[in-house]
Amino acid sequence: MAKQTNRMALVAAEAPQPRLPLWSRPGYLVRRLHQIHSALFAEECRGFAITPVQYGLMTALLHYPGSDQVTLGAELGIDRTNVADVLKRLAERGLVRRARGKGDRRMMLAFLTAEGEALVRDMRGAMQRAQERLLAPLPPAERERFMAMLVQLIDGNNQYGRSLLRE
Amino acid sequence: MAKQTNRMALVAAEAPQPRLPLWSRPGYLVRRLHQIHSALFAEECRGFAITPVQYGLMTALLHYPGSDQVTLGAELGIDRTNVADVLKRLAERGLVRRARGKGDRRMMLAFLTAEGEALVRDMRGAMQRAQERLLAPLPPAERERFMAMLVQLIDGNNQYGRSLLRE
DNA sequence: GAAATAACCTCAGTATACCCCGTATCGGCA
DNA sequence: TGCCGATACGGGGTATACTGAGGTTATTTC
Repeated sequence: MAKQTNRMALVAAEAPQPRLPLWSRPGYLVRRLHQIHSALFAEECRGFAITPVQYGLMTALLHYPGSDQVTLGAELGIDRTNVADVLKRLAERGLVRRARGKGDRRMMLAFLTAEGEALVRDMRGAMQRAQERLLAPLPPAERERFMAMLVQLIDGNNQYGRSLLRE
Repeated sequence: MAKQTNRMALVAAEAPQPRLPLWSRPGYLVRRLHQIHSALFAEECRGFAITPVQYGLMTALLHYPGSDQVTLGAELGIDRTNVADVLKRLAERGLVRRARGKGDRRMMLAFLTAEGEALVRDMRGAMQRAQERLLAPLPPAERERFMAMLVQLIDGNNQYGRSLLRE
């Protein structure tokens, strides 16, 4: 009984003030929600072995085949070196084809293969279910409101998060 | 002339429908906002060389010194292996001290050093500025509403992900 | 009291995400 | 023509985040 564990001390302290000040910090809350979406996406898309970023990149290639890596990164908010990493993995699985630009040989262009296109289409339902489950705890009327707030916050801080910190 | 670049095609297509369907997916928006917060936090806390997760872990240790890694992970929503990684880096910098549990020798307990405590206190203002900048694009009246929605979404989905929250 | 079970940890591997630096190429300009 | 700044990519390095395998210590069960 003298052996009071830290775990128990924590639980005991939880009764009056259940949460650390973290819960009043939007940055922390956004990180947690991001993790939850990753988990939901992974669960729904289990059979495809595709991550959210990989799916986003492939849908961008569906709309704009032959984009270069810098353009893809700017479009999706992904660092250019990360774009190269993700495309490399997708290419190794035969979902994406990469080729040097003919006009500008500095560019590395990316295209979906037939297999990649089929996979994107087959995954659409599962991806959509992950999105719906993420918002499910909100009353339907508030879901669009929440999305609008997210867009407003992203647009309002547009210059950050892409390592485009001038000065 | 014939040398139409992909970049330009993208920009041209952007005029009528400026955004990919990504912008109607909450998972994508949450990822972007998470990136933005990371960038804002890094910018405000530049001089301290501390990341958001490291700061969160250190504030938890300020409230609950001597916690074990599983408890810390549950408290902060961080995977147990990641907690070990982060604590290892903080210990190498002399901000955290680690020790095996005396009662239960399976546990690896963590404590802030005096240097670690001082750093947490010195950083508080910078951390707070990052939080405020993140929410700045929203009208003040809507900021608390947004936070409440985040909490509701996290609580409503907290059974997902490996690093479960305490209940 | 020994065996099974559970809890906690470590290590290795994968994936995202970003930085800095070096290299190759392109475009413009002297 | 030859140089020079801008651009695109790759490699190396760091940090977060999770999975799976395996080890050690505690607890429970028989």
